[in-house]
This record gives sequence, C-alpha cells and structure tokens, in this order.
Amino acid sequence: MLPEDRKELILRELAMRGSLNAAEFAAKAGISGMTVRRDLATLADQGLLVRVHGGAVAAPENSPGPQRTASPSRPRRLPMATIGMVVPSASYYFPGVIRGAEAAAQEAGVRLVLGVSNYSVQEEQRQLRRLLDNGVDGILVTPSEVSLAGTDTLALLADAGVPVVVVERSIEDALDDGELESVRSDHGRGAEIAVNHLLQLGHRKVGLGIREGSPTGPPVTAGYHQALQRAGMPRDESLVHTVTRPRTGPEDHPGVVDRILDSFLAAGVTAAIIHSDEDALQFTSACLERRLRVPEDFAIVAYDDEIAALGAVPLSAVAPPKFDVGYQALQMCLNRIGGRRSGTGALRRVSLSPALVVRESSRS
Amino acid sequence: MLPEDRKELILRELAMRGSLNAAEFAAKAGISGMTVRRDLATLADQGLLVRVHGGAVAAPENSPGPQRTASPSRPRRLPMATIGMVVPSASYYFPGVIRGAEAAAQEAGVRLVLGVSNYSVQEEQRQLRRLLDNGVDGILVTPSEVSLAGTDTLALLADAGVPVVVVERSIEDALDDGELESVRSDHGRGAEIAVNHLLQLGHRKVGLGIREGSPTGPPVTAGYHQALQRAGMPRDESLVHTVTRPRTGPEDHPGVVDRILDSFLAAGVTAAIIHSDEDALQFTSACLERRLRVPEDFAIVAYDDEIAALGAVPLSAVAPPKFDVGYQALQMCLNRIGGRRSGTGALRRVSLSPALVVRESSRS
DNA sequence: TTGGGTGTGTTCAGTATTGTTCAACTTGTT
DNA sequence: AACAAGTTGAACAATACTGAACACACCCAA
Repeated sequence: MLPEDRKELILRELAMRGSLNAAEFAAKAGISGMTVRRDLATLADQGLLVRVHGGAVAAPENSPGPQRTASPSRPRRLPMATIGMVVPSASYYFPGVIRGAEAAAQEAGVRLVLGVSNYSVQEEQRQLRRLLDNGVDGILVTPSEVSLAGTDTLALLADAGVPVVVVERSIEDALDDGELESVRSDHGRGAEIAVNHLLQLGHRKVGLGIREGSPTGPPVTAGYHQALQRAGMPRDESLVHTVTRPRTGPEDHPGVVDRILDSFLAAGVTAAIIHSDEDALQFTSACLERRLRVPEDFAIVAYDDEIAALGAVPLSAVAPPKFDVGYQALQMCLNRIGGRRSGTGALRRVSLSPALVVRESSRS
Repeated sequence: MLPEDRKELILRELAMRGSLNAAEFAAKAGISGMTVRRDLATLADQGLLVRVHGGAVAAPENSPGPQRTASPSRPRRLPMATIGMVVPSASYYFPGVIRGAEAAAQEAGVRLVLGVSNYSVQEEQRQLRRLLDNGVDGILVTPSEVSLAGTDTLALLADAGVPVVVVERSIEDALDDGELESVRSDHGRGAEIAVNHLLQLGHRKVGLGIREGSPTGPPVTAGYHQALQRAGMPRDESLVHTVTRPRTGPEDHPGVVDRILDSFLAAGVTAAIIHSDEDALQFTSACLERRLRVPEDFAIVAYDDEIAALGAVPLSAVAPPKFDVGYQALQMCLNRIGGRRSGTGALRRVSLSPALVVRESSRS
C-alpha cells in the first residue's frame, strides 16, 4: 500500500466515522502504530485533521486547509423538526423499533413524539389527529390493523400533509392514496433463513409453531413453505401448528405446547421453528422434560430474539431487525421532509432482512 | 507494447483505483521499474497524475490538462472509495440508472467505474472479476439473467468480499448466498397506478401491450391484473398482447401494432397501457390514422418515459424511477462500506415506486 | 496526589524507492 | 552497413519510509 493510500484511508475513516483510534487503525491496516502516528502528524500539519490523545478527529469544516479562521459564531443551529410516531404497543415487539427511531432522531437532532394505540383503531386515529394538530413535520405509524386498505386510518394518513412512513405494515394495497413510504422486517425471509439453516444441519422434517393472532404469523408461514418447496420437500400442512394463547390462565399454556410436541414427534419431526421466543422457551422445557436432548434429539430455532438467549439451553433465534426498522423509518421520513437532496423523489418501500443468531439449540 | 499503450494503461489504472504502485505495476505489466518511473514522471509533467513515493495518485479533478500549478499545498481530494457498476446495456433503460449512480457518487466523492455486459453472461463475469481484481470497494450489478438463483454470477457475488447491491433484479431466491442488498423499480406498482388512473377516467376495459422479451414485462402484467382484480373486474387474458419486435425489418412493426389495435377495438377496449414508450408512439399513430381521437376515443398510457412526451400527442407515461434506483443503490453500497453508522446493519431490499406523468393522451 | 497503564515522539537500523548513469537495443535514415 | 535518435533495463548511491526500542507525557482511578 502506498503511503498516500494510507493517508487517504485515514481521511476516509475520519470522514465516515468522525474519529479514529490510532492503535485500532494500525491493527486493521496491518501497519505499525508508529507509522499511523507519523501519518496523523503529517495530516494534522496540513490541517486535515485534529490530533487527540489516542488518535485523531475530523478537522472542523471551515478549515479545509492550513488556515486560521476566527469564527466566533460556532454553534450551527440545526433546523429542528418534530416527528410523531404511533405504535400499537410499547411493550411487545415495538420497544426495539422505538429505540431505533430514537437513535436516528437523536443523531439528526430532531424530536420524536410517541403515541401508543393499544391496538385500538379509535385510539390510533385520536393519536394521529393529535400529532397532526400539533403540527408535527412527519409521521411514523404502525396501524393496528394488518391491512390498511380502505380504512379510516388510511384516509387520515393520505392527506396528512406531511410525509408518512408506514412501519412494519404493508402498503401494497394503498397505492393511490397519498404518498406513503414503508419500512418492514422481511419475516418471510427470516423464516426461510431459519428453515435453510435447519435443513443444512441435516434435518428432513422441520415443524413450525406460530403464535396465534400475531401479524407476523402469515409471512413467517409463507416463508417457511417457500423455503421447503425450494428445497424440494413436499408441502405438509400438518407440520404447522398454531400456538394458542392461554385463555383460562397461564397453567393452560404448557398443555398446548405439549400437544404440539406430541404431534411433531408422531410425524417424525426433528427440528422446529417456534414463533415468539417466549413460546420457544416453553417448548424447549417440554422437550427437556421428556428427556429429549436439545439440539441432539430435537433442534429448535426461535422466531424473535428478545429472551431466546436466556433459556437453560440458549436458543438459536431469528432476530427481526427492529432497531433498523425504526432507524431507517425515521431517516426516510426526515429525508422526505428535508429539501430532497438531489434525485430521490421516488417513494420507497424497504424490506429489511432478519438475522439468524445461532446458539446452542441448533448447533451441529 | 507501445509506450503510449503503457501510459494509457497507467492512466486507466489510476482512474480505476485512484492510486498506483510503481513496482507492482511494473511486475504486472512485465516491464522494469525504471520504465514505469519514467512514464510516471512524464505524465506528472503533463499534470495527468501526481507522483508520490512508491507510485502515483490520480490528479485532482480540476486539472484535466497540462498546467503548471505552483501551489505547493495542492488541493487535497476528498476521501474516496471506488464502486464498480455492471449493467447489461448502456443504451437501453440503464442510462437513467447510471446517471443516478453517478450523481450519488459525485456527491459522496467516490469513483464510479462502469462495465457493460451486453447481456452476455461471460462478459458479465469477466467484468465483475476485473473490478474485483482491481480492488473496488463495492459493486452495483444488474445481472443479465432475470433470476440469480444458482448462477455462476451469484457464486461470484456471494464471496466478492465487498458489499454488493443488485440493481433492478430480484434477490428473493438468493438469500443464503452472501450478503446481497437490492434496489428495484416496482413495475407492478407502476402498472397498477396506470390502470387505476384509467379506471378513474371512466374506462371500463383497459388493454395492455407488452414488449416482447423485456424483463419488465412480467411484473407489469402482474400489476395490471392485480389492479383490475382489486377494482372488481373479471380477469381477461385476451386484453393482454405481446408487441413482437420486427424480425424482417422495421416496416413489419406497424403491422403488429395495427393488429393489436384491431383486437382491442373488437373487444370494446377504450384505453390501453403500452410498454415501451416507443411502441406507444407507434400505437398512437395507428390510432390517429384510423381517425380515432386520443384521448377522447382512445386513451393511452405509455410504460416508460423516454420519448413519450415527444409524440404528436404527448403521451401520459409511467416513469420508472431509474435515476433514483441508481442513486439509492450507490448510497446503500456506500453506507455498507462506510463504518456502519449506528444501528442499521440489516440487509435492505428497496422497491421504488414509478410515477405517473399525465399528459394529453389520457386527460379527462 | 500518586501510581499504573496507555499513548507519544525520538532515535536508529533495516528496507524500499528514487533518480542518475550507462550499455544495449530498436528504428529510421543515409 | 553505419549512424543518429530515441527507448529500455541494470547497477548503484542517495533518499525516503518503516518498525522496534525506549524514555517521556498524558489520562484515569484509587
């Protein structure tokens, strides 16, 4: 590598990250710390960066070269905006999404206002109206209902007058109404990844358990079937079970899980994907109680990764990109508010891929 | 090898990678280091590059020709990466995409290197390998084939070692192989928008003409059917025609268009979407020749918007977001290269919505 | 305030790169 | 064939760059 290249690399790192650790960079670039320090010294002389203990930070914008600009009015006031966010729940699933949106908001220096609809359509609309009346500059919303088509909420969003990003819901069927963008986890793909992982471990029959009533269920089921089909397996509906929620009380639940496990074992299933990692933990317990070893006798992948790591057997899990969904949603909204940097006026629909975290419950 | 060729090679290398190592280049070109150094000296005198210890770096943009800038503190270039882009054609459809990628590249101060595969799989792979061998930092690629599944190109991309963004192609079926992201125009949605527009104008029977062999055809057809179905219309395959390309010569083409128009009129169709605006213009001529008024007697929406505005009757057109596709693809690639600003590691799949441009041919 | 740990710059020896010089070679001309 | 002009590659001394050792400066926690 040329010395010049090295310096370029340093500046690039600095431009992208804002700061640079000398030792870290040396290791990454495979050069000695001394060389890095010398480069930093050179570049600092040219005013291209500012040395600090341990590395360097990017030079202030206003001094692209060796120069001394005495700018008394430093603090640049960012144009502050307020983004409203409405989610159905602040306890299940969405905390991750909210954290992502918060992170992006903080970075961009905008304010995020949250509303929770508790899966009530009325409440949802009330929250949205409140936000709009208060003059927010953009909206992130996860409607309670799975499909937006023809709902009052859609009508409300369609002429909100501000950019709207729909989060974790489809806008396929709402294309004429307003300028909606969307960001979603690609749960179908998440399921496919899990199935492929299990097939690769040699399992021939893979079961699926889906939590009752969850909007995540259908796409996961679809992805599951698709992955099996691609692998040339016959479609077998009997391997898909619904994990019903306890109605009479929590003590009912283990019974449901037990029956599903029975059914799996009877069908020769040796691995399963269980939606909601909470249920997956229950399921694991059921396996262990029957002296089934996990993963040797039965492999398990949880769908969702809130508490999957905490079981007696840490569970492999598909982790939906919740943080990223929130983060990207806010960025897209902001991008649409802010004066549309060059090109890029087209409405976006973004799918984010979940990631598989392999833990004990599905190791080879 | 001619001295001129050598210099040409040097400049190309420089344009491609931004820097050049003299010894390395000498070895690769099979010439002595001395000769390389002499060439570099000559080119540096002409201002075509800047010598540095160990080799040379590309000359700053603003000095394209021989000039003598006596400024010892040369204007430093921005931190820079090189992105390779491979498209099947540089004349049809992709110029818009390329422009978008170029714009984003310029904004970000990175270098964009283009390769054209001419729809040849071999050429495509050769181009990709060339780019990778030359050490690009990221790849934007539109594979020649519609589906990536199981192709050698996919294998190549899967372990490219740098971020890869697939442009205008699906990666649905390639999820296990490497970390691919994608950006595409949502042609299905484009067709839906066009259909809804025509239905809204009161048309009850809407025809569709699809250019033969285009990868855009299937999604457009699917969107067309879906929009009609949503509107409660019966599915009628007889309203969909393929616009075959002239085989014997250009004089054959009007005949094809004429027959399609015949068929439409016989079926009571009063509006049509014609894929490729070029064919749409032909189609419009055919209408006018028969004394059909456009749009009063027959409304037309072109799919694609290259020359739709230029007809005797300016055509309404669905404009795929080509520029945006290129722009976003490059940004996504860069984002993945750059040190992953907080959050946001999840792989993205982005659909961009086409826009309907209403002109004379479909006004109320 | 006082240590221990970490980061910094100096020095120096080793290595890589550079430009000079010159001989060998190619090409076109006499 | 002989020559001049231009190009190329090898040898080599001068120079630039690199990494290791080491003494010192800085930061942080007790």
